[in-house]
Amino acid sequence: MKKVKRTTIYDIAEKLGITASSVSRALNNSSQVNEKTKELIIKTADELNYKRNTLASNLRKGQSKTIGVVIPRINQNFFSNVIAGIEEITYQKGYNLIICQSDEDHDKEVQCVNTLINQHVDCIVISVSADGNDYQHLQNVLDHGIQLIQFDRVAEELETLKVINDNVQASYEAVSHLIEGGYKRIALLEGPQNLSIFKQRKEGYLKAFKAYNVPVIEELIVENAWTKELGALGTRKLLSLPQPPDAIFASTSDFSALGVLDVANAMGIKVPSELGICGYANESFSEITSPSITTIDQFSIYMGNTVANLFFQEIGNNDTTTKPKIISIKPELIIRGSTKRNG
Amino acid sequence: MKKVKRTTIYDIAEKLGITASSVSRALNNSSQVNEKTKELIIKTADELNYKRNTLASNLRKGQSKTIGVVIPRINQNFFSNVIAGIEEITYQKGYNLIICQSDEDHDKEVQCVNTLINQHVDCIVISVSADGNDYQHLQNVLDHGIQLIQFDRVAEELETLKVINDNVQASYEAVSHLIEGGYKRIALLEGPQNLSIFKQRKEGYLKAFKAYNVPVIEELIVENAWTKELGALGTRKLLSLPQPPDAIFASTSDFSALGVLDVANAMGIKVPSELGICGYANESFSEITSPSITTIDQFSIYMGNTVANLFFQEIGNNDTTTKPKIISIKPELIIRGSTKRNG
DNA sequence: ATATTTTACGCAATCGATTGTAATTTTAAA
DNA sequence: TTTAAAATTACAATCGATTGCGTAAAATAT
Repeated sequence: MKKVKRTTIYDIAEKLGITASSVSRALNNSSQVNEKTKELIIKTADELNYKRNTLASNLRKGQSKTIGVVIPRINQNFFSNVIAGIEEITYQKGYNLIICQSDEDHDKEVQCVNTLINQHVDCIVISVSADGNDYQHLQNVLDHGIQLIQFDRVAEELETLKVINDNVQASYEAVSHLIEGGYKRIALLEGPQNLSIFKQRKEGYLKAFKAYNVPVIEELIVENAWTKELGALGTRKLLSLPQPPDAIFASTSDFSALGVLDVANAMGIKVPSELGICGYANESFSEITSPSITTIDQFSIYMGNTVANLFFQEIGNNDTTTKPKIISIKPELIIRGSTKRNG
Repeated sequence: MKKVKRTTIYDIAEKLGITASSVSRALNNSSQVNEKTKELIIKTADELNYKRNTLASNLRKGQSKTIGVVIPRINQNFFSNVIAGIEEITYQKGYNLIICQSDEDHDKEVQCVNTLINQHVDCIVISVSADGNDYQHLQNVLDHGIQLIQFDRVAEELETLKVINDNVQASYEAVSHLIEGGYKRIALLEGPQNLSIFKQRKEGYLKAFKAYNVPVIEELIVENAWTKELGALGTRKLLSLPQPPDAIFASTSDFSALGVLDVANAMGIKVPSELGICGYANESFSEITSPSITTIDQFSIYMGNTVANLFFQEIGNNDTTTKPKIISIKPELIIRGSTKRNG
């Protein structure tokens, strides 16, 4: 690549025999510069193919008009949707998005956050990785005066803006739906309990049992089953119990639910008549499987919108006395074939 | 958010009674500074919670260690996978990613590109939107001395680095597979022909007919069928012909193929015995449908890797005499239930 | 015609880090 | 002990845009 000297405001100024300050003002549409010269400057800037150097501008202004996003995986439906939702709003406001992937790795997450701090982003949006529960790096963000918004997977102990799903309620509804459908032995595939979202989903599961006065069967709760493979593994264990479950709530994800479905199909167990299945997250494939999978929609794009709007709302809100906002989005149970016993 | 004065190298210098230049050199691990002072500086920097201001650094150095990515949709499997693939490599090299969505809108694409130029990114990676075929904005990137890498959907007339799939070959193989499976009337759902990828896929389709000496039936070629809905619409038209097709190659995407499958199911047409279906892109759902859909894998993550590696390879390659590289990745036909007549 | 207010523009500092060159100190050689 | 060479550190300019302040010029009022 050949090196190109890019035109600066000084080049424009020199060509017109004026100062850079006037050029700068003109390009920022300041009222301090005469309309005619302003036009002339803009015209010349265009002719010289001038592009403002955002680095210089940001350095001077002490802001970057950039939002950093840290997520476990970009190529996971839920997260890419949230990003799309964020982008939708930030784009309109002229903000940029720097995306970092933590790969569910705590160390990488810390590095990502540090990079974003270095970049002087105006805000960091994060959904923490499953790995580790030390949040010093997030505290550090706050210490640097950078807005921090957590979404979905949040570190609860940190007082920051948060956008979350009401996981308890969603799980509660899902399990209630199963109980009302006549399922008696409802198993739970749970995720890493250091993540609050999975803790809450378990809470909702237990809450439903209590509400319907049904005893919880401990052996039907399977830890750490949050991929398709682990879901399948857990299912095989569950189904080989002396008293196997007649329904499985894959609270971690639809992927896990897919694993359940696969095993059921492989074992010739009929869904939903012999086994009810409920997933989580409304992945696009969940309505395509046969039977289609009952799941919970998290309104991921809307969640992204909410995150972005929250940021812009808080900008210029110097009132630090108020407690940081927590916005809870109510997910929706989507009932499909995998739990429709009389369908 | 309260304003925080961040510690700079001057703060460190002052505290230690030395100059900022030494601090800078120490933090960049220059050999020009004494080991002991270096250690001291690093320790102090740590104590003061110093974070380098990348903006200032980049401004001075005239580079940004940032790569801009412009894609039609973040939340589309193929693209988010490519991004993940890019990120995998760039992260290791300490580069950042700024992601922009064009939303398939040409004007927005132009704006995104301009923003990235302003940001002084070192490279712009783009897959052009379906809308419009004016590529002045891309020429502009080159004029600014910014590396430009196109992938998948490329503007062929522009001489830039490109990473593409061999669409002709993939289509050719897919259609050959159908012909060899005994399908006689193979329809094509094609995409917007201003995008070269769709033109190439059609080319491969035609090439297969020629190779097998089968006449092309024009009425079986349906334009602009690249969403699930449009695919379904096209399928309904095709199946209501006096002589309907016995196979449909949804060359645009698996979504389109899904539309085909839905219509076939709704009309009680058996797949693959009465109708063969082949999609494109190997979306995750394509192996879950029943029957599962034969499709073409584009190795999207690997494609992202390739893009990133290409960039780093070209860095410091000042030899502008060589023609820009075009890397072609061979996609793979994945044969599944929807075309297995004897399965 | 003079005084006063606006308007328009120039000057120069600033944001924070980097880097070529000069100055100083340390080390090694004579 | 003196001198040359090497290692450190300081100085100051630079990247490009922004902005407070000052001033000249133009417009308005007296």
